[in-house]
Amino acid sequence: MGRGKIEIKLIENPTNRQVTYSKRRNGIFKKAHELSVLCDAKVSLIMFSKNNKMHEYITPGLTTKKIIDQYQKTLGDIDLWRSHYEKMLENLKKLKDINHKLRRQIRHRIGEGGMELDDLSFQQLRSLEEDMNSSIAKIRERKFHVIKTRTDTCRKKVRSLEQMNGNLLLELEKCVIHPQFLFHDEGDEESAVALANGASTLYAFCQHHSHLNLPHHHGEEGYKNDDLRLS
Amino acid sequence: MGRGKIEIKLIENPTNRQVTYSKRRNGIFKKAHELSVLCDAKVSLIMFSKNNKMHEYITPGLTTKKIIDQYQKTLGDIDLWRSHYEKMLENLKKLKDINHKLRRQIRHRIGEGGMELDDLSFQQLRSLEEDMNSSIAKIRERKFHVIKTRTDTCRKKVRSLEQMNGNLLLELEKCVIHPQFLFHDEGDEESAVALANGASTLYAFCQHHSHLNLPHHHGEEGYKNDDLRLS
DNA sequence: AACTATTTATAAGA
DNA sequence: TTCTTATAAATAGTT
Repeated sequence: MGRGKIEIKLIENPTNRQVTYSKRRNGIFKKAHELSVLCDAKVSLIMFSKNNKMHEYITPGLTTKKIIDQYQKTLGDIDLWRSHYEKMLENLKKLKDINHKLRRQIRHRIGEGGMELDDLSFQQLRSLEEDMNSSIAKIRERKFHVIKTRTDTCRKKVRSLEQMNGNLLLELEKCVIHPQFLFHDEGDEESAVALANGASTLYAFCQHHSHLNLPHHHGEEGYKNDDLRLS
Repeated sequence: MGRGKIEIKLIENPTNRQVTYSKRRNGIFKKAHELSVLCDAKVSLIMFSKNNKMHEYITPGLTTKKIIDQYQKTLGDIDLWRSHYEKMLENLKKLKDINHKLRRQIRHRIGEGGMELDDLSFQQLRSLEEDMNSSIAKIRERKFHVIKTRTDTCRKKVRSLEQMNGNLLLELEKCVIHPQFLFHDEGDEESAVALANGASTLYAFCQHHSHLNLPHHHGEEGYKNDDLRLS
């Protein structure tokens, strides 16, 4: 603003510089005062010219000391908060580091990513192998335990069902010997067919309902999937 | 500067106030920076908004602490100078006080200004009178000393002149007895008259010249005037 | 946050 | 330093 536009860089001519300093100093003091009044702000403006002459503006009713005190207090709080923030950052960094190491370990154990094992020494690899073996042993132990539990449970169920089955067959035999207890109304062909098929139909019924209460058996490959989920 | 002119007084509307604070804060920071660069000035600008949010600008390459230190140092110097100035003011005040008392004392002693003596107690007045009497005694003593000195000096002069006078008369008598020594050229009538008047003319001559070397005597009233000038 | 009609600041000149 | 004035910059009100 002025007769010409000026670049914002040091004014080399000392006279011009002094003149500009005076004018702009007044301008900035005016602005500072306006801000104080318009916005009820506390403003402290201290400046030293190139020849170390001091000038200051301070919001009326305040002292520069008060502002400086408040400044230092605020700065102290900022420092406190910053140190807290920095501790958090540090923790975050540690966690990321651990995370990275864990991922690396997992990759080693999986052996994935091609050359992932190349940066391990022989000793490390031996140790890793040992760990892996011990882990596998534990996994196997667990696997067998689970299988054993399952088969035992299954065997118990089978036994109880066979018992039920036997009882039902006995009941059925009673019915065949005394059919009058079975049919209430005459001319029912379906009922006749059921009677002809005998016990086999009743067995199929029992099997159908056992699906709702007992685990399935899918053979060996089924257990392999379960093992992976456990490891 | 804006769509309308605004009065420089607190903006009551909090939203407007906040907006204006932001805008003008940026403006003033920009100005502060331009001043820093254009004039190689050191600028520290600290402000707190109404809700105590702090913002600061500091000339690049400096810290607010440095500015504050320099500020306090400068202020210290100002304080030193001010204490010196205040001591001078104090001395000036003391001198004025003394001056006033002296003038008052003088007025008392002179008794001028009508009611000037009214604010003195009887004791003070008695004391003043005593002082005045003692002062007058000293003055008189001095006066008599001076008079004595003068009259002594005068008496000596008179004696020496009478001596001279006697000698001259003797010389004159010699001339009257042998007039051929007195006249070098003939036909001088004035010289003849002088000769007729004799010693009285010669005495008058002596009296005339004594005015140049000796103090005058004007009688008693002349001494009175001299006394006033001495007191 | 962006726009713009105005006001304000100020660079250059006297 | 101060005043003037043409022009640049800031910003109040508005969207």
